[in-house]
Amino acid sequence: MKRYDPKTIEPKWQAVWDETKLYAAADDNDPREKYYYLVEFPYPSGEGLHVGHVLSYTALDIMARHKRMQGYNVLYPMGFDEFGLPTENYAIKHKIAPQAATETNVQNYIRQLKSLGLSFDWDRMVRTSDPDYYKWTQWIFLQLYKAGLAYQDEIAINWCPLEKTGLANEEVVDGKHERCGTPVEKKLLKQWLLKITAYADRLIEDLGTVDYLDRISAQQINWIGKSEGAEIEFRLDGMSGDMSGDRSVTVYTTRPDTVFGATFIVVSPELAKSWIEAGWKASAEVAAYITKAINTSELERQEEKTKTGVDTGIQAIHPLSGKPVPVWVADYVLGSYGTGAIMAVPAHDARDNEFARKFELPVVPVIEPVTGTPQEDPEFRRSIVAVVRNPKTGEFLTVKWVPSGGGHYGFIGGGRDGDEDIIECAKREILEETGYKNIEYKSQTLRIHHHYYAHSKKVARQIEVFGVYFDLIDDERVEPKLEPDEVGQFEVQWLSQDEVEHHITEPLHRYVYDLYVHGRIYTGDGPLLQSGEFDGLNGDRARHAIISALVKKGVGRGATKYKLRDWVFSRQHYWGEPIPIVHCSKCGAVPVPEDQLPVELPKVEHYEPTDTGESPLAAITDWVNTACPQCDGKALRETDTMPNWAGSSWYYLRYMDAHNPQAFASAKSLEYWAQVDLYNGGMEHTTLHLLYSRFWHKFLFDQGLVPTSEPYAARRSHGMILGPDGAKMSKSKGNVINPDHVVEKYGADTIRLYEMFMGPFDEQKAWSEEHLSGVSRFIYRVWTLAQDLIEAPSQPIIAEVDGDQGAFELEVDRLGHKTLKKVHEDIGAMHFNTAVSALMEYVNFLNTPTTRARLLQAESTQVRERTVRLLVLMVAPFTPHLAEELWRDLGEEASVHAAAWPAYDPELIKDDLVEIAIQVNGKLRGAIVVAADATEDEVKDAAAAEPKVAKWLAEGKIVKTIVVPRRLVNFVVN
RNA sequence: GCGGAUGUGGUGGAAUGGUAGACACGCUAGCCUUAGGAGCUAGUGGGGGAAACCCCGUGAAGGUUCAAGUCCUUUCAUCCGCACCA
Repeated sequence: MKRYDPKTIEPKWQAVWDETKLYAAADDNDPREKYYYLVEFPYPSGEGLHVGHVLSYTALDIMARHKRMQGYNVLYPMGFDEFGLPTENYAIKHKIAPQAATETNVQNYIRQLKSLGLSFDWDRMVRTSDPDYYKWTQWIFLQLYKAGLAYQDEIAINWCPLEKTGLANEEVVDGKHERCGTPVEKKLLKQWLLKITAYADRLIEDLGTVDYLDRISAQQINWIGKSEGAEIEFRLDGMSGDMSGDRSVTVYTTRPDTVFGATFIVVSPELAKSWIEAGWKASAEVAAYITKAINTSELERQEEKTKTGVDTGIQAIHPLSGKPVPVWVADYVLGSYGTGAIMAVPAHDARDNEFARKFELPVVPVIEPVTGTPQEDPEFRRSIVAVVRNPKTGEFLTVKWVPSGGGHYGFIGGGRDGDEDIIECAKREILEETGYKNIEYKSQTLRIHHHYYAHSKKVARQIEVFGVYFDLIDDERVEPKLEPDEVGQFEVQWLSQDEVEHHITEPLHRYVYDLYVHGRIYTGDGPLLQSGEFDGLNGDRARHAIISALVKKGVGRGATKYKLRDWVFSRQHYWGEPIPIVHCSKCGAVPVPEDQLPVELPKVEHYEPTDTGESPLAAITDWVNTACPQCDGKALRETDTMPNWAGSSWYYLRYMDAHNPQAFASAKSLEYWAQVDLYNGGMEHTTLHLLYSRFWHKFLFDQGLVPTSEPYAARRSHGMILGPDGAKMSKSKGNVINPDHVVEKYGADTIRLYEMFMGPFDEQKAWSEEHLSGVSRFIYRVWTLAQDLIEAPSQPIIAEVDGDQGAFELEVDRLGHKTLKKVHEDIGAMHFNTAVSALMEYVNFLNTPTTRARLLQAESTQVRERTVRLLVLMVAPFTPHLAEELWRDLGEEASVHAAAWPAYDPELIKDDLVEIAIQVNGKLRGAIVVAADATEDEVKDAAAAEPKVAKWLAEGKIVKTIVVPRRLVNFVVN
């Protein structure tokens, strides 16, 4: 038999596929239905391909091959995202041109990608540092500029002191540069910005039109951070100095319904500073605080454990109540969000509460708490919840209900008549239920609204509850006086704080407890109180009513805020796309005319960034000095370059028509390929590349330049592959797996199949060479089995096996088609691990000695042939080289990857006989085999007759029988 | 704190509300042999039992259901993202 030798067959077929352009997508005249799979193109670093790339690329490779075999015109392209700082740093260090370093790395990547047998259409390769490509990146920038979406502003931006470059908000993680970990500084620089904020709403809303993984949509929504609320003006009083104009402060809140609970105002140090600049004479203490706060970085501010702040002495007049409230300055309020000032509602906001406690400011509750889940048609009741604490032991008095009464723990509770005193009611319930008579009242809660469903009585209830707190004085008890229906339903128990927190889970009781012990503050919606004419209004209705009242008085309005900031688009570096703008002393900033694009990156000697915030390009005088396109006068080129996210913001469009010199892609190609059908990439790009490219695409759509409003119909993300030690792979930990070594040792088909088999595609998982060897064995078994079956006619028959040939063939065909269905559906659902499992089961079956011997017999010639062909076709997307070799061994001239994907025969999926599980009272007691088309009664009778089952049925009377066709029978007996 | 996810054997993981643990790794025993990191056979969730078989079991506590890993409520733990964002 031919040996399985991946080292020979893999390069052989890779070369053939390459030469024949087997995987090239047809152009936009093709009548077939199109399908566009996209994986994130790599940044060609010196390290080469990562096993994570292999996971992502193989998964979509399998899907692409599967779709191609089904007759789709599949586009599965690859390219390189070449601009970026690592290459520039490498170039500086080794004194070679970034262009040359990139070229070397790209060639290495291409070699690696090809060695994995990935079916990319290499004819459409795009490279972002190719002037023919970045010409269009610059062109799109100019369109943004003309539309007013690219603008220059002198702002304090995030600056990485190590890489000496400005950063976008999205590139700052925990106050550090996401790539190099250097703490970010603020630097005032004239910057180019892109107005992504203009698209904030649509970037959220249109997520409803695409199929993204939930966590991706959620993360984008979170990042954009839209919040709806109100801006409210507070008139200021007692401000010394000569500030001009109206003296008032505008706060932003998402909770206008809590406005009557605003007991003080807090302004950010930044806002306070602007007041000083406008003439406010702050006291020395206040001024010192402001200065200190502003000079503390945001990172340090966050690390500060307790809240700091200072009273300004200014009073603000509450716009609805007319009462004065003090104005404080504190650095927990940010200058960069909202209006830079807040109304503090310490009763209903945790941060304000902390601040109020520290500085002893008043806390006024204005919302009645609501617990539980509202039900339909509730019955109304009044009640109390009594929490009794034994101060000596720290234990709490609870009752544990018997299982039929719910089985859970709770505090003492009970109904209250309309006019009954709350404390007396609580004492009465404690006495009646537990017999404890000597207790001391401590405090009680506000009215709480609780909703629940009383299962025992089958009724929905809405109750008005007061929590009442007591301390136990002594152990003296009398006999409890229980209602007849309460007798024996519960037992009294004292629980420690820890036990209470573990066992008492019912929302109302838990809230009452948390309020008492942990001082939990209520931040949810609920009916208003102490809010004048608005008392009783709830949630949105309360918010709308209060906003209307504010609008009427001219002191407020509904307002929407976002966390998303405009995209800082300038980088003070060499290795990026030059921004195609010329600065003329007469005309100002002038766009480079489109016919002069691309503005090519000049070749230079030195790439070092400067300390001045100026790009190294500024030193290349014969490039910088140019003529103004408008007045032909002396002008200077813009020396900032674009961020590395620019080229990747539209690359998927270039693949559609990769070599078009007239346009970034022709209208016809854009129309044909329309949208990426499935895009896979890393979670780390969710709020960077993915958001940026959606923004660019929407802009192009608005300009009528692309036919769809979203670039990607679906977005998925592969889970991270961890090192064998379960830690994230890193050079410093020495746990990096190099795909080259795996390919060298086991072959491309093995690493491909292993990565698919590791676990669910989108979950993180650790590399394991032991598990890999299992996959390697499987591939070896497939090879041996297939070769055996192919060579069968020339093999001596070892043993004749008796039995019905027809039944045997049916069994083989049935499992084959069941496997085919499973593999087919699992590929579509990206459940690659279970698809591989199904293939393993199938091969295990074919490999059982009797099956295998029988397949080798002369009379099995036909079934043997169709079986081996089916097997080869099914594994083709997963292990393309193995499949190709076997396919040719079967005598085929054409590639298996151009063969048609077989359709499963629905008739063969059905079994004649099915096994039925038999349960008695839900417990498995036996199983029978019946005809698949047996009637319910037949199944029932056969099940009841099964001896193992009959034994259990004899214990009582059958009161109910559930039959699930083809699955199980459940007898309910009592 | 907010948002998202995940908790199942010794390990990676399977299970449209319907026989929990497929498939694979590892382990145990045996076979075979051109001695290998090879192949084959059997076994492998826990407990009891000679066996038939019985009991328990999907982080925890409840609930719904004839039936719950799966649905609901609460809770604990871990991971990820955001974060004094009002």
